[in-house]
Amino acid sequence: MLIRIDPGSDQPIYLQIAKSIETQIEGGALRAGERLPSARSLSASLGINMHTVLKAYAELQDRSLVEMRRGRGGVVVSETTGIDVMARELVGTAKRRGMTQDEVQRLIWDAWR
Amino acid sequence: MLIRIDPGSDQPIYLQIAKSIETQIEGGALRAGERLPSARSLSASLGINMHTVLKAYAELQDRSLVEMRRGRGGVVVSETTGIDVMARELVGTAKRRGMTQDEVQRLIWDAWR
DNA sequence: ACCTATTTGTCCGTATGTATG
DNA sequence: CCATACATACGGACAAATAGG
Repeated sequence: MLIRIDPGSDQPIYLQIAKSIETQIEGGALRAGERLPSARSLSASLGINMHTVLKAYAELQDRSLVEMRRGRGGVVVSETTGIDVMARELVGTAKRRGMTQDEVQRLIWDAWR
Repeated sequence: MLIRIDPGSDQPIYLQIAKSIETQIEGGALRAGERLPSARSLSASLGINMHTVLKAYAELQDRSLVEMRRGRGGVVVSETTGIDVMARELVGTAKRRGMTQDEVQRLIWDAWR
């Protein structure tokens, strides 16, 4: 787990960590099922606070890239599962707002370009 | 801004706050453009920590219900803008994973049931 | 144009709870 | 039972953006 931190960057530390891990996942260096280092160990090796690492992990969880669980830690999820969750959330809010299926499809079509 | 907190609930405080505000937005009690109370004032009136309120606000921001900015505070977003962002994020990750437009449409269709 | 107060953003530290192995 | 690890909540500090006088 190779993660570099630039304290003088304009980007916050937790985003630097999240982005670093994200690129490793997208690049194939981290594959589905692999575990992330524990927040404590990573924070200790980086010399930062544990909460900062946890915030980065939460960011990755929000994007459905990793799955966090108490007592176990974080694991990289299958590449195909994440987008399903996003689709379900999108459909859920669309339904709550009374949108039709056609309107959602048009939304997707507009967002594509 | 009427928000009740149940300390003995199984749900965390920040989710109770987020859900309470969400229902007020959905119900029309909070309309687009209205400001949320500052995290400090709300936390003081509830007798809880400011960070807990900020976490609730961040949750609402993730769902594109409110927009947070430094120095200004949080304002309720127009009801129609939120789902556009979700659609763009969905399309963005779909493109990064090399999915076609048809596959995304099928994903939406499957998620609709 | 300047200054000041307000407000969120980030980070740190600590403590407690709870699920996992 | 016990060690590990995240989840939540508290408190404090400083930075940065905003609004208003």
